[in-house]
Amino acid sequence: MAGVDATGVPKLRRRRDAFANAARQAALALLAERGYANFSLADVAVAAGIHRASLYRRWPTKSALVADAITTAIPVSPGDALSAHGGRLEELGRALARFIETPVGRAVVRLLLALPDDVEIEAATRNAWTELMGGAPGESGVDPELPLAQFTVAGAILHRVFVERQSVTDRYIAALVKSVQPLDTDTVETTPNLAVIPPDNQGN
Amino acid sequence: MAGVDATGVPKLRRRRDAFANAARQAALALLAERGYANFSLADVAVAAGIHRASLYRRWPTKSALVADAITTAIPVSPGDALSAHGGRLEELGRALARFIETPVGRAVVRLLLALPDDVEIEAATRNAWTELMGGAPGESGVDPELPLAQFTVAGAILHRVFVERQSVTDRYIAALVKSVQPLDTDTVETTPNLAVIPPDNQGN
DNA sequence: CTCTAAAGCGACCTCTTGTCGCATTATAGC
DNA sequence: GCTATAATGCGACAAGAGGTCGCTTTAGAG
Repeated sequence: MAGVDATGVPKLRRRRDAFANAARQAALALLAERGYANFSLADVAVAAGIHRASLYRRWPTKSALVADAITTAIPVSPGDALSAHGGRLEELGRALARFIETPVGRAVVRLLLALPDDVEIEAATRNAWTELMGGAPGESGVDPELPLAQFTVAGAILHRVFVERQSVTDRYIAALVKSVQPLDTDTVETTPNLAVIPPDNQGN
Repeated sequence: MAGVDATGVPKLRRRRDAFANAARQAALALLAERGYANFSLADVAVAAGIHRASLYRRWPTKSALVADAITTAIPVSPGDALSAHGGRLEELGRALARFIETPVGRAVVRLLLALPDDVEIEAATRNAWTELMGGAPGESGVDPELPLAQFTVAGAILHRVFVERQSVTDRYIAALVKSVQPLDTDTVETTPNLAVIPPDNQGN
């Protein structure tokens, strides 16, 4: 059978994948480097050695390409990023700090910050982030059961990096984690299922 | 003296200010509503009843106008927003939650998230945010002395709103604050002047 | 060697940022 | 009231980005 190579994968599909992956990789790199608003599909096309119109033939919009790139990249990387932190906050903190230094991590965080501006990348980015945090991979929304402390640590680190513009050192993480005590197990009685509690005074 | 009204303010300047304020207000409203990337200066011009080119005559770029709008708006609003939280974390949390519901607050947070994408807005937005947090008003960078706990609370709330997409209820704030204990006073010996500490292992 | 899917290619449209020159209006000084 | 002058209104323009279309070329499949 001529159309199938040794691995049993059709050559045609291999070619398609090579094309798509080049685009995804270029998009990811540019995203990490410049941020979503600061690169064009023309840049992606050049970096990937692809004609611009061909990008639009596969992905309907810039957002779609980026979302696809993130979604494709994330399931691959937890190994060298967050993986299993076993509920230990300090592990999570260190893993997060390492992760946002990687190209993919930078890209994800960039998108995370761009969330409210672009509806199309919402789902993909939030899923990726939550998955990294230990949530269920395929779910559409954020798992409301994820512990308060984990999100608090994540929020603090993002704030540290992007607002305070300070580096996330091991010493910082240690202090942060010492400050944020995991109340999840023993305080669950006083504030059970935080996100499911009926809203008390929403509008102020 | 014809060019001066009862208050002693020259009419010319009053006219100039009215023009500029209309633009700033329109920009702020659009920013809060749609986010920085999703409105154009043409929209601002229409909303403010101003010709588009006249905007460019006063502000060199869209970023400049938005930065100016934020800078102008912030010193006015702490009264109804963060004001004095007296170091109490829960007060800060509640004030933050209220603030980001106001138009100006939404605008600031939108810019805050857009920080890494637009260099021109960096200083203005970060100053505004830090000032709201209780930092010194006029300083250029973020005050490295600001307590860890405050930034942690701020980061957690931003994460809650924009990533988790959960509402910041009073109950959430209570749990968050209970979780984040202010170690500033008694732990300062073990991790003194956190941000000034020489970086230990930056690149990993 | 032909058929076909996928990619290359260039033209085109629309919107947005930013600029320019000129006409118009409102204020300032007389 | 009359005239300088500053500020704004106004329309045209260029460049770059997102997105679309029709046609050609190439590379697998049979």
